[in-house]
Amino acid sequence: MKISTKGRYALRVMIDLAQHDNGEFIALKDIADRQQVTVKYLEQIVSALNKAGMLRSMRGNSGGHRLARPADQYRVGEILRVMEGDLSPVDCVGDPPAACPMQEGCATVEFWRGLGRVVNQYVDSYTLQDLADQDLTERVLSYSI
Amino acid sequence: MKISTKGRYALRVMIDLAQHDNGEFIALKDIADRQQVTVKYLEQIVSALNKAGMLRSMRGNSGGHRLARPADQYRVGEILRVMEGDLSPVDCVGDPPAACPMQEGCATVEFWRGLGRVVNQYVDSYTLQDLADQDLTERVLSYSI
DNA sequence: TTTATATCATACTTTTTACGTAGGAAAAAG
DNA sequence: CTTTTTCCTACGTAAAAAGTATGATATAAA
Repeated sequence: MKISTKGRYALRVMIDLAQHDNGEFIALKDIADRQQVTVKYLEQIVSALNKAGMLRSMRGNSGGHRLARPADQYRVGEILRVMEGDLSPVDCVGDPPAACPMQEGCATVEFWRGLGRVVNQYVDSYTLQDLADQDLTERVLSYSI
Repeated sequence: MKISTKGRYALRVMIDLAQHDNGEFIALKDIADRQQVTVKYLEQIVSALNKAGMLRSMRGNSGGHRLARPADQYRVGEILRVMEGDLSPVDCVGDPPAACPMQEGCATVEFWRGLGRVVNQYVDSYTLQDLADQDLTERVLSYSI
């Protein structure tokens, strides 16, 4: 029940880009220095974020990356799901749902589905801007199962 | 962000014991047949549940296992945490919390702590009896970060 | 008291996934 | 045309997850 390092780093990269956003492209080297991760490892993560349309990238000298949209237009959940897939706790309630031999009359599937829903609602209740600003003031959600 | 098979099986074992509770000890063989898992694998899981005080076990002929308390006295979260540990999404907000070189001024730690809280509140909002009865009627929690 | 049936304890194997590294191609700017 | 950067893909290693195997120990019943 853990978020992978790729998911964690992806979020930190996006926060870093939000906090250092000045309209210019920011090189991975700079992010790597600040976040204490190798450029090579970040390349993989940023490549996935790029393909998912999360950022704009430019090659070559003075190239780099910047956010594709304003930071308050990203739900944190969107970013995490790029690296982690749907955040479902078990495969049978994932997307696509995995087949399960015990499906009929399974006493747990709806419970798991509800957990996935709760997790996704939580991570979607914050924007990238919230984290970049460290704005974690109390917020209340209600959810139903 | 997945629950392990041990966590899933542990829950199914407990539900099975709740549904077939007749005061007698129930042999792993019976559970294994119903749940389509090997006895040998279940032994490991049940051993952990037993050590955690989740059930009463009896060796020997006509031995087996039964719940240590009424099914409505188990929070589902208790059962899951036996197999999964605390259900925190990252180690730095776990119990015990792992050291992190980037601690000071980390923009994500409180976000992760909140996610762990939400997950634990959800799994603790159901009792074993709820799942055994398939009683997943809507319930609403509110949580704060 | 022997036998059959269970749990209990531990170690081992296998498979999968996570994590990180490496090498080089392609593009852009100066 | 050189430097700097992203881009692409493959590879390696280590850790964790998943499942097996062996044998000891306890209990009830024959």
